[in-house]
Amino acid sequence: MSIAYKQDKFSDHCLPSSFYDRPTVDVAKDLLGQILVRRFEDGRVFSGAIVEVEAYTADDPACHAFGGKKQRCEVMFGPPGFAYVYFIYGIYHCLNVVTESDGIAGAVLIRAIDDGALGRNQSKTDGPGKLCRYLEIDRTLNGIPLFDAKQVLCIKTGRKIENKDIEVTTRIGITKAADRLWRFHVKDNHSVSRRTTYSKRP
DNA sequence: ACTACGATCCAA
DNA sequence: TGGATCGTAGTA
Repeated sequence: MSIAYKQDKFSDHCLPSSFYDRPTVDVAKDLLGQILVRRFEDGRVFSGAIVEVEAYTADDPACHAFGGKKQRCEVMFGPPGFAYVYFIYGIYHCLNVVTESDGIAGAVLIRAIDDGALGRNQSKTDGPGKLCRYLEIDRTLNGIPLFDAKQVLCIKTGRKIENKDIEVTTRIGITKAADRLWRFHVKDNHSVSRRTTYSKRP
């Protein structure tokens, strides 16, 4: 399924904070098709539909918040709708959206954005590290609200993706709770990260 | 202070 | 399939 958006094809308002104040897995699925908007210092604007996500919850051993509040993952315990950006492998940053009510940890990892690239392996946003590198997202954006259109990074309402167009798989790159089917991506989209593992599908 | 490891990516 | 690369967290 190809998702091509023009600037005028999606509404100009952000998803409200109440959108994120729900069970993490539900938010993850509903984030597919929504529009991530990045406004750069020089005025350039990038916008693209979210096409791949993963869910992480407080009772999930693979979650940074598992085992209690630490400095790195502090925002995960705060109110929903804020960005959780962390640094990993000495090189990359990853972008999450905080979910669940204030005081309950939870987040959705944004793994891929449709950047409109044509053909395979052309996308610059088909992976959590790649998309943060391309969109210049780092820890200075940790904790900013994503429901506020005035921010340099926010999420606007896009298109609802039907269940039949969503692929469900295990999460990538983790060793704990590796059997949970908490990765969701739009079927047949060229910007979905290519390291898809289907071996553990039921 | 020292050590192990990680929600990745890319070359080979 | 393995190496790069360094912040984070746990242990001493």
